[in-house]
Amino acid sequence: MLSKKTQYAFHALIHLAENADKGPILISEIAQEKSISIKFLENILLELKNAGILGSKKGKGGGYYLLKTPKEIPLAKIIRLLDGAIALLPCVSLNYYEKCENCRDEAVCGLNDVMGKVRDATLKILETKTLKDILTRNVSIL
Amino acid sequence: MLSKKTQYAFHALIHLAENADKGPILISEIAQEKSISIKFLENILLELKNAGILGSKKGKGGGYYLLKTPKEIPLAKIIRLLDGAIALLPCVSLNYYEKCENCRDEAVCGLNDVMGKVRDATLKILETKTLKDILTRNVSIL
DNA sequence: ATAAACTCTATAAAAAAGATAGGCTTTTTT
DNA sequence: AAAAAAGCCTATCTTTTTTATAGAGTTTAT
Repeated sequence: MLSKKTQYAFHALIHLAENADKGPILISEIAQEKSISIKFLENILLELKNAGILGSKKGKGGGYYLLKTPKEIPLAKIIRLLDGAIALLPCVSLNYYEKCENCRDEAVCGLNDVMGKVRDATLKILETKTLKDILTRNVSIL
Repeated sequence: MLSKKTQYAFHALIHLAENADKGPILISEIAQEKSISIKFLENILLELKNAGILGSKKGKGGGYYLLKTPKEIPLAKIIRLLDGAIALLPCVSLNYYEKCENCRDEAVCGLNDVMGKVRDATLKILETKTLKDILTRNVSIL
């Protein structure tokens, strides 16, 4: 299951994409629109900013905005940023790999093999599908 | 990520399958062999028993054993039993479905759509691959 | 200057995961 | 019949993770 953090991030990004023509969007606006605690959302948007996905502007008229077009933001990137590994086991994770404790040889491990296949099938979708694919409205900046 | 509980369950089931010819296997043997806390493992094996996957025998000469052949035990079944939903979002879970809070119409929700595809791709593997597929040794009772 | 709005770090509360404890029941052996 | 072996069951505890909050700091527009 994706954490609330990741789910909120998706909703916030959707809102930003769908209102990209309106200039910087207030945290408070997104929080209200998507029913997210404003302080919690603040942290999430900051992470997205630090990851180079969002830009921000301080002071009056400030807010957050996308730094890339929706189709340049793969869903896998968001999940990894906020939730960490996508794979079901540490030993098949591409970005958060950890060796199994009791496993002598991963090359001969049946679990490793199957979970690697699950990872591949999942990533095939999550790395090609982007923010653009989860928007409700059609946005012109595609 | 799969929980330790599910990972331990897989390891225990593998041990049981690979020693199916030796009659009931002690919890303590599995625990030692797989480096799992004996008391924690006890709970896990009990859940597997209550789910009809394992049988047990009390008293001297007792222990646990598979009630089905490895190829009759899909990996998805074990994961659902110990970890719950396999899907990434509650609103696309087949077995643990919950409606989204803010979602007006799932039929038009892009996230729902993509996560549904991820679920399908994952289940296609986890429901066809079985305990048999993660065994190291070849076991005759296939 | 002042107010608006994001920034940063710390902390707290709640939930989940992981682990342990101990008495109970069943079965086998003596 | 008693004792020992082994699983059964339920409760509790500890640790970690997740979720949420707080508040002082910084930047920018007016």
